[in-house]
Amino acid sequence: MKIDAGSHVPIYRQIADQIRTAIAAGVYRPGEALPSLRVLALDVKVNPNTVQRAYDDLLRQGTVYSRRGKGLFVAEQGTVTAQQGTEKSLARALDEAIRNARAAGMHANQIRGLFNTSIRRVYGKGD
Amino acid sequence: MKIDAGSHVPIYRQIADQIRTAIAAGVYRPGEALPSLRVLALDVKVNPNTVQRAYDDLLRQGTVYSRRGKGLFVAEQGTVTAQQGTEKSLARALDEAIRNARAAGMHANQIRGLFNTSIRRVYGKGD
DNA sequence: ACTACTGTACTAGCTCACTAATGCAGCCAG
DNA sequence: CTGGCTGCATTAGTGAGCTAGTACAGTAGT
Repeated sequence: MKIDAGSHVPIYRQIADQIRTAIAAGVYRPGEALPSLRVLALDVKVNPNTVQRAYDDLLRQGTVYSRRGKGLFVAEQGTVTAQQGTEKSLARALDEAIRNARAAGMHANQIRGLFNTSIRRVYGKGD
Repeated sequence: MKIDAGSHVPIYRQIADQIRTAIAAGVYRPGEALPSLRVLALDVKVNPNTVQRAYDDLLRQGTVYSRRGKGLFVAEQGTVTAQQGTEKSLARALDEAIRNARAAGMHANQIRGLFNTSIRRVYGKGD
């Protein structure tokens, strides 16, 4: 697990995102145990509560479930809900960006143009 | 000037955005005076410093210039830089959203699909 | 000069998100 | 039944961002 301490995005969110991505990618399979709060906290050099908070998102979304005294486990449909989670997060970000742009008087085609520029900048020419 | 006090976006940013939009739209022309700090502060029912902070963005970007004792005025190329400002802001938001999505393992085409959905949701079918 | 406006600078308080500290409660192997 | 692991809850501290209060400095009409 790799955490950027100097980032503006909070630690708990960085953890949550990486775990969610790992589940979506099948690194952790349904039924499989996730690293415990304290173990992961030790790894990331952070308080267990911070890790707990990271898992909270995944718990609410039903991607993982918890058993007191045993640990945290990937839910039956965890792989799917994890993927949906990332999509939902992206949709939110896009919606807000577009709404702001509209409020600032931009037209849809201008936004489309900037979007294409951005996605090429991030992904390169290919893909 | 319309301010949403219950919004999560800070007042100074709401003010700055609306002024920038107005300049970009030509409501305030180059050379023209903008509402003074105290007048605008009284209008929005907020401290003059908050308005000052809103103007700071536009000052740094060169969209407006200030003359102590006289007021604030739209710069010669204010209309252009105001438009560039909104575009830059959108580009930033899109870049971040796309970078996050990529980090979460999404492919470019998935992102394109969600973008199209979003822009239709915001602008409706037309435009 | 006086008055009434303008922008500017410094300080202070306030709120909220984030993180940590600490203790409680359940499971299980020895 | 004890030690060592698990998740959970409560409380506190810390820091950054936002807003307000107040005083200073320049312009201009009277």
